[in-house]
Amino acid sequence: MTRKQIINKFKKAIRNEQLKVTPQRVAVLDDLMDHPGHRECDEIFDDLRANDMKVSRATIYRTLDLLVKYGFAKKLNTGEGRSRFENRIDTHHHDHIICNKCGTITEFCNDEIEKIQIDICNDMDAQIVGHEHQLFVICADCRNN
Amino acid sequence: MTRKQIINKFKKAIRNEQLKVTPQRVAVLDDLMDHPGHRECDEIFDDLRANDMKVSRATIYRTLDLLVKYGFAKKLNTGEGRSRFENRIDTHHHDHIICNKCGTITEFCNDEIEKIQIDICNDMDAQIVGHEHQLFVICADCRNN
DNA sequence: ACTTTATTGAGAATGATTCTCAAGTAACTT
DNA sequence: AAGTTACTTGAGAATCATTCTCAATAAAGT
Repeated sequence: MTRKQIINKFKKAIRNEQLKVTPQRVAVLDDLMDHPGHRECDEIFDDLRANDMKVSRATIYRTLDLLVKYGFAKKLNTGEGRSRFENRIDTHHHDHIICNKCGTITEFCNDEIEKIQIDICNDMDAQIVGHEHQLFVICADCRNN
Repeated sequence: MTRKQIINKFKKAIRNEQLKVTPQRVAVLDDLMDHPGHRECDEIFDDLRANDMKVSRATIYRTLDLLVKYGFAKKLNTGEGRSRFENRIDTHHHDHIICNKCGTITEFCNDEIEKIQIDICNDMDAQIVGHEHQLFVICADCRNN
C-alpha cells in the first residue's frame, strides 16, 4: 500500500465514525510513517511544530488513541514510564528487544512463540486480543563497552 | 525456605549494602508474601496502615525498589498505568495473562518460550537480563458474560 | 454562505511516582 | 546505657506523562 492509500484508508475510517478529517490527524499518521522507529508524544510534537503545524500535545494523544483504535498504530510500553507508538500498516507483527543500558530497541518475531501463545489461550478458553513481549538485554555493543 | 528465612535473607542483603533494617522495610516484604497476587503501592499502603504501622507511600516505593534490586520482588506492568509488584522468592518464574475486561491476572509459564527467548538473545550476542510477556485476553468467564 | 457538530489549543487537572528536608532511628562506639 | 554518625522516615511539594475542560475554531453537509 502506498502512503497515500494508507492515509486515505485512515480518512475513510475516520469519516466512517462521523469524525472529521483534520490536518493534525493526518499529520500525526504521516509522522509515524516517516519514522519507522518507536516514537513518543513529544517527538511527534516537536516534529510537527518544526513543520510549522499548530498542534497541541492533547491532540497528538487523542489522535494516537484513534490510530490505535482503528489499527493504524500500536502502543507499546518500553518500561521508560511513558508510551511509544509505532506505525502498524504494512509492517509485519513483531515484538521488542530493549537494551537496558543504551535504550536501543530491536525487533524480533518468532512464529513458534506466536503459536504457543495461541495454544495457551485456547487451552483456557480465553480469546486472545493482544500481547506484549519484551526481552530486556545488555546488547552486544554495550557488553563490549 | 520459610518466611523467617526469607526475611533474614533480606535483612542480610540490606546490611550488606550498609543500609538499615527498619520495621517499614520488613513490613513491605512481609505484606508481599502475605498476598501472593500482584499488588500495587496503595494496596500495601492500606494494609500496613490497617496494621497500625506508620508508613508513607514514598517509603513503600523506596522499599519496593530495594526488593526488586535485590531479587525479592518483581515489578510488572499490567497496562493499567501503574506498577504492580509480586514476591519473587520461592515462586517459580511465570508470565501473565490479563483479562482486558475484568482485569483478572492468571499466570503461565512455558519452557519452550523461555528457551526460544534465550536463543534469540544468544544469536544477537546480547545478554538477556529479563523479560516481560503478557497476553491480553477476554477470559472464559467474561466471554460467557 | 449557513448550520450543525466535532475538533482544537491552552492550560488546568489528574494520578502515579519521586524528591526534599528536617526530624527520627538503627547500629556502631565507648 | 549513652553518644555519635549516617541512613531513613513522613509530609507534602514537585515532577512527568497523560487526560480533561471549555471557549474558540473549523470540517462537512445543506
